[in-house]
Amino acid sequence: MTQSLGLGRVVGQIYAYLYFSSGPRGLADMQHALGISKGSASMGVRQLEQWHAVKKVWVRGDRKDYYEANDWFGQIVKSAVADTIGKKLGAYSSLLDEVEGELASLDNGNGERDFLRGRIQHLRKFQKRAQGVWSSPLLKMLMK
Amino acid sequence: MTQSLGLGRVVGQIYAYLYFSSGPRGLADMQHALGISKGSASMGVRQLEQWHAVKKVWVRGDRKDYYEANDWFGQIVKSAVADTIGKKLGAYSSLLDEVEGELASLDNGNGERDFLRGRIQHLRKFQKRAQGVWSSPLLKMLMK
DNA sequence: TGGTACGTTCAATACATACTGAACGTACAT
DNA sequence: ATGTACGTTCAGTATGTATTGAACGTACCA
Repeated sequence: MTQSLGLGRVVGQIYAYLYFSSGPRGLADMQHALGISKGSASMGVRQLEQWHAVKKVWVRGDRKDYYEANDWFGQIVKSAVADTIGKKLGAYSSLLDEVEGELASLDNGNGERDFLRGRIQHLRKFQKRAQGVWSSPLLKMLMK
Repeated sequence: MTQSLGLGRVVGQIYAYLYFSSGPRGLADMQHALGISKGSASMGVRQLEQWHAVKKVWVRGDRKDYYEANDWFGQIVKSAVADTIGKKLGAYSSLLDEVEGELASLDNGNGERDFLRGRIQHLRKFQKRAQGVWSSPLLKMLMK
């Protein structure tokens, strides 16, 4: 599932492994159970931590890092979406500014500039709306 | 933007080209203006049509296909998201059924099966909610 | 100090996906 | 029929991205 959504295979494998485990598991466990490299386990688990999909837990008497799956999916989707999509929306906004700036120096006298400026304003109107919907109400619906 | 969202570069180029054009354009125009192949223009424009992002228009006295950008972004996003994400959610649902079916034949007597079944039910609860939110209210917010 | 047992990094590589363009199908004109 | 001007298809290839694993950093222990 994560693969087809463009989030990478390993991340999904690790989450599934932890989700269907009855207790904490370490990096070496993941490596062995899933046949992935040490590096993948390390990076994948960090990605998942950033999305609040897994949490690190301490097991006394052992200095390895152990992880457990967080099963509050709404929270996970929110973090992951905010990270993958939301971040980009911000970048697109400044791109619009940049383009409109360059547009100022174009004036070939036949009204093309006004046409282009109108198009950009139309774009910006939607961009604003999208970012607004994004920030809170849309995602709260999934969270419950 | 489409590139970084995993929708391919060409699709975004074509849409932008049409969006900032003052009239209909043909496949050859796109090819020339964007430096893309004939095949890419053909496939890209079909993708965009499927998402209601562009529409074919008739130019009398010319039997080439001409296209114009549709600028109702809400509509476009809705179609594109439904196609790329929504379709997959359905597939994931039947995967859950499949896994639960295989689970029935596992019983090692130590209660593991019950644990796994619980996890799957938890998953399914979210899956149902997600598909519900998907189908209408979420997307209507963006449409206006 | 030196040794051990970890986690992390990142250049090299494998992999999946998007793009190309030659070959093809089709509709129209002559 | 034959030629022309299109649009479409898909195997081959280019491109971008995920994964690997050896080298490295760090904390702890004896």
